[in-house]
Amino acid sequence: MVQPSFDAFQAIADPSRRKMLRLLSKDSLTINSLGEHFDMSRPAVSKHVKILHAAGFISIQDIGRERHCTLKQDGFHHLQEWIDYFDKFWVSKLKKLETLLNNKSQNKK
Amino acid sequence: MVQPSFDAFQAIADPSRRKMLRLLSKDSLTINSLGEHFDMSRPAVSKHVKILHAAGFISIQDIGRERHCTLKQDGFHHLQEWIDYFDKFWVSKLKKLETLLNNKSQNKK
DNA sequence: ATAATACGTAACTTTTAAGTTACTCAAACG
DNA sequence: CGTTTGAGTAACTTAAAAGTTACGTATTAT
Repeated sequence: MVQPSFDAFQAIADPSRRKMLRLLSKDSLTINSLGEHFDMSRPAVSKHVKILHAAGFISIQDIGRERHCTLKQDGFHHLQEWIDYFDKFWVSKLKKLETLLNNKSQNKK
Repeated sequence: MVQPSFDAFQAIADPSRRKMLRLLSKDSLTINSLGEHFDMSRPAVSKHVKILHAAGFISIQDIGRERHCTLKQDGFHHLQEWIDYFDKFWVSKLKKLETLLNNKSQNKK
């Protein structure tokens, strides 16, 4: 897994880029076929693809003059790790609450 | 869970806001105490907090003239759901590969 | 009652992101 | 070998985000 050169969080901040990832979850697509789903110029699509690639969300395979974009796990992993950190926070918060409740019920005895 | 009025993905696109969430995972903080960790004016901090709140990442409790910010799960859930969708994609991709490999080994027999 | 504190709002500036058009290049096609 | 097709780059415009200062308003402290 190569170090991403673009912030994953910023990459998915744009709705068009999120839509692109959704489309790519159905099928590998070229720049043009991807662009058919959007109301924007091809260079704009190109830019978005570049960002998604730099952030590790897609891999690109050049076949002749076409560029085939495929979903890649790296970017998603990065996000998952971030969320996992906070997940731990909730778990420990629950544990604290649990301990608190246990102590209370013990006091009643 | 109230419908968020701000896009969760955009909310965490900003590094300062992500740092704020990290800080809040350690402790509930007021606007000012939060701001101490940043090199920006207090109104700027206020704006970020507003966004995090609107996106469902924090809850705010007014105590006198202070505003206490606490981490909230809603925003994180939203993100997790999004990632989960793609997780399914990887799983099904793996299954397809598995089936493919099984068929190949059967042909050998 | 007055001063200090904690914060929000408004108006504005600056920065950055997203989009455009015009152009270029290389691969495929006839 | 000229032409079409798929895509990248450069220069620019537009729009949105992030930040600022100046000011207003409750709440707390003296």
